Amino acid sequence: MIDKHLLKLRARDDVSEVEESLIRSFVSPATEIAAKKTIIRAGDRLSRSTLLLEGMMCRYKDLANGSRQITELHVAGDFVDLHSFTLKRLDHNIMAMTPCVIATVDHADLKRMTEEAPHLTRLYWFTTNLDAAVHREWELSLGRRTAISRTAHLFCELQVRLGIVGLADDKGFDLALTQVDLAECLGMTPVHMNRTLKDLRDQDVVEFRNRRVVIRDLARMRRIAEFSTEYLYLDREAR
Amino acid sequence: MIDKHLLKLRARDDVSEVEESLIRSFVSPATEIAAKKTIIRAGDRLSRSTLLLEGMMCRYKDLANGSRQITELHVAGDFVDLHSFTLKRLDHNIMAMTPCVIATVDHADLKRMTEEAPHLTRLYWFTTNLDAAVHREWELSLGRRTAISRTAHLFCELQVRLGIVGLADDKGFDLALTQVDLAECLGMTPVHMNRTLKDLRDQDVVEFRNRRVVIRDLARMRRIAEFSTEYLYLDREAR
DNA sequence: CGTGCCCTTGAGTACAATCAACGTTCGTGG
DNA sequence: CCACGAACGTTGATTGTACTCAAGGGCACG
Repeated sequence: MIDKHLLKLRARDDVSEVEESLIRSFVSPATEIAAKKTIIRAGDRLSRSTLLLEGMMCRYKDLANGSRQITELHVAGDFVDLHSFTLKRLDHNIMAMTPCVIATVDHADLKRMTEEAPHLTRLYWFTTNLDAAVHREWELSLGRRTAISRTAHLFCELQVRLGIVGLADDKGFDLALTQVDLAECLGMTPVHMNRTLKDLRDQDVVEFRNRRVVIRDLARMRRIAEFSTEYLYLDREAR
Repeated sequence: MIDKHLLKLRARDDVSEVEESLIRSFVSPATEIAAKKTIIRAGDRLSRSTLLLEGMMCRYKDLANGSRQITELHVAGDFVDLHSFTLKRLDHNIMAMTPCVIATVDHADLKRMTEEAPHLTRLYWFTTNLDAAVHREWELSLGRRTAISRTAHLFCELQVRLGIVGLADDKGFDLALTQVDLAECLGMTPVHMNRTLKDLRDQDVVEFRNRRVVIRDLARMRRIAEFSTEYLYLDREAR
């Protein structure tokens, strides 16, 4: 059930048997969430965090005029709101983008972890810092990359992150999002998103259709995106 | 010396006498850094973190074409790279924007903290999550706010963050940045930055001149920015 | 088999970038 | 003390990327 979560952690550090059992003892039974459901709203007081087991979720913020910015996409294995453990309430919303399976962990258990399992604490601290690193890369995309580069970059990021949990390879990956969803990640309008995807398709770099990203030329996609995996911290280190 | 840092922490949670002594025992003597100096480069392996005592620093990432995105500004009292404790190396650079005074804390001491001071650990974990919240707000700005709203928003954020450490009030604050620096925060060109500042000045909202932000109409500035302090987590909570 | 959601494309517009020139300020050395 | 240069700021003219408005097509699902 939490195997994808463990794959994500073990891509970055060792997780001992004892730690694995501790994690398992924290995790609630799995429940299902319908697509498009916002499960956490900005400002809600929270007493547990959500582990995404299957599906895709996002963090988003809205402006008064109705425009929306997705600030991060979450894939299976991600702790989507581990940061609520110290923040107590969130500054953003969390929504299921596809049908999802989740489990939860009580903040009381996490507090116990900080008192009794320092290495695991550091590892989970690390994963929230990883989310921040993704935020920074998106800031760079939104502030400085062109529409086509930004789009290629998102596909590069998802290919690596989904790859870690066995859901992507060099040929591509399933991605059950609409062009409107992508536009909300990439800070553009749906119309321009459509034209940018057409551009990438016409250049034989990558094709997004039927809820699947088909990578035609991974090297060129990465070149267009100026993609480097460094911000995803894929080295195994003692954290 | 670390009084501004304590002000920042105590704006969000209690810090006991014992914890304060522990922090003091970690912190190295202060040293000075010249303006424009990049003190940490992406990829460097790090064994200590930097506490900013006076001045302003930034985190930035560059693209191959030379364009730069500043992903966060740091004010006195901020731990500018506490996240390097778990990340081991950074995905971005850190530069002094003004002459600065810093101190450092060894990661070995922070590791001891995670083993012996769980509440302080959670509080510092919180501060890295606070940085991530700022990143998210900037993603929203870069992706969805107009140039004028984005600019007003940055001034609003700095006014609050500097206010916490006693360096800003409702009338304004000192800000020793150039228009190029601001442009690199806000994802625009220096020319457009200049015109946007002129726009805000002509509207009698806020004026940036002589390295000072003079706030003419705080309420209107916040309205233009669609600013809310929620993402800065100003409530005192048991973290 | 219609209705709604998503995708696509065209036409016109606008916000911001680019290119270019000039002004201002300030530090420094002749 | 003034001349000079460098960095920063300002403005105008032009270009271009992306937005807006609009219409129509494809496809899935009830």
